[in-house]
Amino acid sequence: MPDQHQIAVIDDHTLFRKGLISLINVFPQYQVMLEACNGKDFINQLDPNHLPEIVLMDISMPEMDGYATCEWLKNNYPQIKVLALSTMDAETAIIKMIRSGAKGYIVKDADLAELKLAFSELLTVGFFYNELVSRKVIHSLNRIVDENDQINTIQKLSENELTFLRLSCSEKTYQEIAADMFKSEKTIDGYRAELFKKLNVTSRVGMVMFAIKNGIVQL
Amino acid sequence: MPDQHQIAVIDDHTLFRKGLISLINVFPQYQVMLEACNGKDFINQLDPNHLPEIVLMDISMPEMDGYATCEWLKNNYPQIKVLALSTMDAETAIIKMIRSGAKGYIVKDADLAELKLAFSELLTVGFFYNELVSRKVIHSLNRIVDENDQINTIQKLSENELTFLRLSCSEKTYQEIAADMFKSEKTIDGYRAELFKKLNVTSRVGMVMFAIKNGIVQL
DNA sequence: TAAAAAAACAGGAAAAACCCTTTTTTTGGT
DNA sequence: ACCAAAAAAAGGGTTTTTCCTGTTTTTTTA
Repeated sequence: MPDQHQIAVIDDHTLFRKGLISLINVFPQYQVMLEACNGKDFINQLDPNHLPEIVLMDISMPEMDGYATCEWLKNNYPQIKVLALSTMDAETAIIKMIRSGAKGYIVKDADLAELKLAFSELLTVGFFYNELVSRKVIHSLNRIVDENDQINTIQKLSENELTFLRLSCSEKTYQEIAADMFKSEKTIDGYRAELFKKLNVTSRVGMVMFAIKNGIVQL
Repeated sequence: MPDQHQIAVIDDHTLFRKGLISLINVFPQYQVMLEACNGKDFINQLDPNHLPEIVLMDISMPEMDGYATCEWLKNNYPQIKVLALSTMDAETAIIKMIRSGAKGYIVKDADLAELKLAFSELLTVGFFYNELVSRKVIHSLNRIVDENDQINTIQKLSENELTFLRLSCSEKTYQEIAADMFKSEKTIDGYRAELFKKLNVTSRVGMVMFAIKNGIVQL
């Protein structure tokens, strides 16, 4: 096979990764030449003399996640096209991944035809955004102008706010959290107010759900 | 191929399902003879004259989930062996699935060898519990004796309690939830008190975390 | 069909969470 | 040392949550 396109697959779920590889290798025009279980593993294996054209990448992974890996690729090998792969169709995840430089996004319950289409679009057009993604992107762009959106905000939390946020994901009262952090209850109340603004929530439950959704705490 | 073992695969994520099937079909002794995207779809397709020996089944699915499908199989075709497949290694999920009649449990980041081992153990020994699962099972058995454990409790929730629990995973106040459910605020408070007891929590945050942890709501 | 059990509802009260404004303390930069 | 900005603390108020102890209504069951 002379001009087979080279693909890399990064996903921490072994069974899913192996299955995906087996599916892709059925296409005569594509070949999986590298597989990794997370970003770090991928970078270690990457050979500058033998780069993949497309990287099919899961978002949530241990060690080095999809966002970080995508950023790294953008800075080091911008010619490599990242196709993000996720179970979630959460708007924040999609937007954040695209911000990190992904050229396309498909969900895990897409079908084979869509995967194939995504590959060929990536190689010809340079990107692949299906309807779902386009809709989310447009929706998010509308918000970006007025309110500062979640995707950026999450990194601007101070150390104390982060600690408070983590401690809030429990049955402790704010009074108890204040004691734990050796801070006045009023200071804690200040952290709360600040986080409500930054995370765009209006209750402790909302705050906790944000923390879980964004992996700030794990269950 | 005379004595190939027949497998059914149930998973709502098309890419994962197709990949899995492609992997299994590589084994000469196994053959995927049925695929479905949820329990209902599976039951509709099931031909009593041509049953699979093993059903590889995801837990979280729309329409009819793994637990329900497993129960149905236990009642209707107990000879079919269910191998549960999940991303989560949450104790509650494993225990609940086994209670529903699953003969084995593997996580999605298992490797191919483990999948193959699981199949052959299912066919020869009749069940497959790896170390992870055994540990969880033993751990849970220890708890069952003294405290009434989560796994049982979760099934005893009434329809109203479940609806209330789901609605509580939001920024709504109990007052708003009461309006949504066309119930008095006091009734809602009754649900809350009952759930606090059943789930062994002492705050709304604890309740919400329980719901998320046990897949009662998804983020 | 009467008794028992479960579900719905209620009043009241204390604790916790939420919200707004203002003051004090700390910190970083010139 | 001084200023400006950020962090911490506080005061004082409203709303929501939590926790009692009940009554009424509906459903189940003996």
